Amino acid sequence: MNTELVAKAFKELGHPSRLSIFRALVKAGPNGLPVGELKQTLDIPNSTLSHHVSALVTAGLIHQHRQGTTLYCIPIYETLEGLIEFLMKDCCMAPSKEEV
Amino acid sequence: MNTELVAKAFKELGHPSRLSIFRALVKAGPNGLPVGELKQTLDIPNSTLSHHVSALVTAGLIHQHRQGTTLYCIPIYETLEGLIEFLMKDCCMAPSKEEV
DNA sequence: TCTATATTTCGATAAATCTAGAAATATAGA
DNA sequence: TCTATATTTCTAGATTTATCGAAATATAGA
Repeated sequence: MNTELVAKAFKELGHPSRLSIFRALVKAGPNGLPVGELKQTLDIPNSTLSHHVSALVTAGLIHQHRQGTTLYCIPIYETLEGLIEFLMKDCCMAPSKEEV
Repeated sequence: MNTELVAKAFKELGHPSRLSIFRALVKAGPNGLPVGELKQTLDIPNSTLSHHVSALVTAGLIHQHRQGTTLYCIPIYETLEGLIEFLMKDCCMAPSKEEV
């Protein structure tokens, strides 16, 4: 994950509502949650929530999967791991084996 | 670190220039780097850089320390660790021991 | 004090983001 | 097909952010 991608992901996580959405999905596990359930839980109007969700999709943080009329939002763990890696890189102040 | 603080930090990291600044500082280690060196390295105009740096300060990601005329920017590792923790929490999909 | 270097603040513009009501679309069941 | 539920798209105003030249401020040394 390069700087651009990481910045994009952080940018989208840098909003309380979106961070809460993403967190709820990660916590929910690999099946994610329906948009409607996020709406209930977080009490965000339809259109606003929809925008936030699609921002997370664009950033590669989640994807969606339809099942009948309900649309599940599913966290993408690879991206999450990429972000963690990015933050951990060089953060340990070990004399460093050049670039990790 | 609560959601608000984490979101604020991610928001500020969610810009390529600021992410690069922070990354350079973490990589530089506990002594950080002078603003002027960031300017050289990243090739960002004075005023723009200054705004970005102060955004990072506001988010608690770095602090500054004057030494003569040069101002050192120093990463705050506690915040970085807080972010990593936040991302790792619930991300491992272990059946979970309630809230970590 | 005068000068040089380092950095911030001012000021102003362009662009992007946030928000949410209302209308539109999608899917499934009767 | 008609209806109900789920979700998105449209639209638009308010707010925030990004950018950077120019002027201001801070520190140190001569």
